[in-house]
Amino acid sequence: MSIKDVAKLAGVSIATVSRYLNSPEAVREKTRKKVREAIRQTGYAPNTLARNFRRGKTSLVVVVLPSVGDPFFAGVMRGIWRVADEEGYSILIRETQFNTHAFDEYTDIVFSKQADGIVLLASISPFMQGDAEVTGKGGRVPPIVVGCEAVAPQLSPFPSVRVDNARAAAEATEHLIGLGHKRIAFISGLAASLLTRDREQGYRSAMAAAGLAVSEHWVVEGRQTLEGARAATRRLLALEARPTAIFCANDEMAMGAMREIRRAGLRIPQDISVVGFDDIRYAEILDPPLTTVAQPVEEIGERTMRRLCRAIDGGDIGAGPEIVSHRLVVRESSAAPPK
Amino acid sequence: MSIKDVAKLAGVSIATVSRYLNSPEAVREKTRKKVREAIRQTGYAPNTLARNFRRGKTSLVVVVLPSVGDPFFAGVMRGIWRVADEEGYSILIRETQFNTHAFDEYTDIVFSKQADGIVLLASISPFMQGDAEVTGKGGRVPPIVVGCEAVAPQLSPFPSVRVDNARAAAEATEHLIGLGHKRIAFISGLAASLLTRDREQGYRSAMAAAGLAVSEHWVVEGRQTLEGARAATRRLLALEARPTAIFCANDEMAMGAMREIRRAGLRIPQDISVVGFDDIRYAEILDPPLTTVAQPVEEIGERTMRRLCRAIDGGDIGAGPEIVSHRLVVRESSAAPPK
DNA sequence: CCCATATTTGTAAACGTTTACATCATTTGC
DNA sequence: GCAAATGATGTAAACGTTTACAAATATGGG
Repeated sequence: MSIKDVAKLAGVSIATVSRYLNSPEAVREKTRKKVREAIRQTGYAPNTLARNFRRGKTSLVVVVLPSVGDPFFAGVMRGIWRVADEEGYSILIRETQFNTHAFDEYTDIVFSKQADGIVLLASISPFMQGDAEVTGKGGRVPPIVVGCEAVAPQLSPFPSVRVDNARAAAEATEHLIGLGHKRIAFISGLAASLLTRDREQGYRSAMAAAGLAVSEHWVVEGRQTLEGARAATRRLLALEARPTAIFCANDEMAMGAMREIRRAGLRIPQDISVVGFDDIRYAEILDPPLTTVAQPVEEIGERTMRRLCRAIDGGDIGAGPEIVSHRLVVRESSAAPPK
Repeated sequence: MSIKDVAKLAGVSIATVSRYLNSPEAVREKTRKKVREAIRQTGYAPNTLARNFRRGKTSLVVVVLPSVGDPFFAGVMRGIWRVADEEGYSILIRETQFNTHAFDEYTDIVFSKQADGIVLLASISPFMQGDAEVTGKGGRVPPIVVGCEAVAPQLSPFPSVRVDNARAAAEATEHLIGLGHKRIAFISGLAASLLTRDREQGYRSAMAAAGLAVSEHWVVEGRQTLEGARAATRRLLALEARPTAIFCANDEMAMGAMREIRRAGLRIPQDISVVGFDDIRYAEILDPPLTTVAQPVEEIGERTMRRLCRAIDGGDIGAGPEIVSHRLVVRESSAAPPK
């Protein structure tokens, strides 16, 4: 059941069979027919393991993300897959469960030839431990491209693809300010996530630009999860001067916030406005439909993966972030504050 | 940067280095120290590609599922991952996008050594094309275990892990009947999916057992998607004798149904009750929280993967389905019908 | 019909491991 | 202290491909 058996049956050398498989135009039609028939008879399928070994390529790419359950990542994955299929890669998924991992844990995947490259849809901040130098063994950085997430300033040359999170968060905040809100709360994700910090910073700068003070009680950590956001919202609703709007660092958390607001007997948006971030596919079917910032998820996935492929092939992929455009999608969860 | 370099530097043979890595107890501590040091100095990492090739094992398992975006599968994946980590497997994900694939497309993955086995979270029905015989090349069936989905009766010996879909659907329907509903609609998934047919059959048998006729207008195809269910619901709401309850073949579709019911200005559950299936993590935070059938998703994932691992190791995994228990979770989306 | 050239095929080495077997070193029992 | 037994290490083959190079065969021009 190996190439040898096919060769024997076809009466040719194994080199010819190999050529038949990899560059058929290099073998005569008469021979091709013999080989084709021999393959049919033996039911031969090339041993991918041996092939990859010989080629020194796994044809595997690892995608590291915090949580597969998150519908946001499903969109990014779709983009990654499209390119992966084109380029002949299979995708290996590793969930971080929001844990941080050491730099080596990722780079070793490449150095030990478990995969050819890595798409990191998770925070790169743990990488900064120790000095800011990010190098793999032997001083070379393996092919890694960061998608969606922000990258620590010290590592700014690190290739990434994302929206301008600070700008987008500022626009979302400005939208609420424009509606007349003054007491706007922010539910952040994980403090460790740079992306979250960028969004928080956008929120703060928009508030400052409008001359609005931000009470420290208004900024609460939603831990990037629906449950975390529920707890955060309960705290916000218990405040003496209750916020009239809540801006959540992502839609998943916005769903949690909406649930708690409802549970408290308040109406959205009449009593409280809610704005999310990501525009996951559930945003539109929430009740009321959620105002949020849309990211071109598939495009991010595609660009990230494409850049990674070029890096794997040894091409020049440039340095630093590639910024794609976001879009504020105004739906019915945001309106003017109550009088 | 290969085992050879380490051996040279440590002044031992490559066999010793290999032994150091795979069965350290077989090498003397003095030698171990030399090797350890050499590995440290060279920054050597074993070449997984070569190792897998030599061992004839990919240590990869492919999980085939209709759609990663579906939160239901996220739970199953978690269970699969837990076992995969234990057993040293990495997971490759293939999305079918609800398309059916030929039997060979799956078996070839194993025969061509791209992976050691397959977890099929998708319908196995396309396999039935031609005769009912399911055999791979050379007459042997590669390690495949079906999770969640039903398996065609002709293929009943095929190993699978799932709940009793018909029974569970019947119980959900009985719950609605018990509340006093008589006009109960059913939004099915994809007609091609056997799982969907089982659930439909459960619904029909419960209706029949209660002496309730099922109008053919009440059974509509939701195409397994949120959008499909919205269209289906619109059709149901336009009916002259509008149903007082809708049972959806999964929660994702229930979300779509709820959205459309709301949009039509009707209240849940006062005007219409809704029941779903799966108990995805959003079920509880919907407004109102969704009555649904809970599946032990992680357990399904674990059991499926465990059975697959045994199959890969050549062990006996028995035949046919392994049934795990479901549970009707009554929340607020179901109540007595309007007078 | 022969030589030069182009095309097709074959030979054999290489990729980096693991492992059976042989060899060498060490311990144990007497 | 020696033989036997045990333990540690080395040698070399094997896994199934791909591919550089050599060899053989076909093609074309004169």
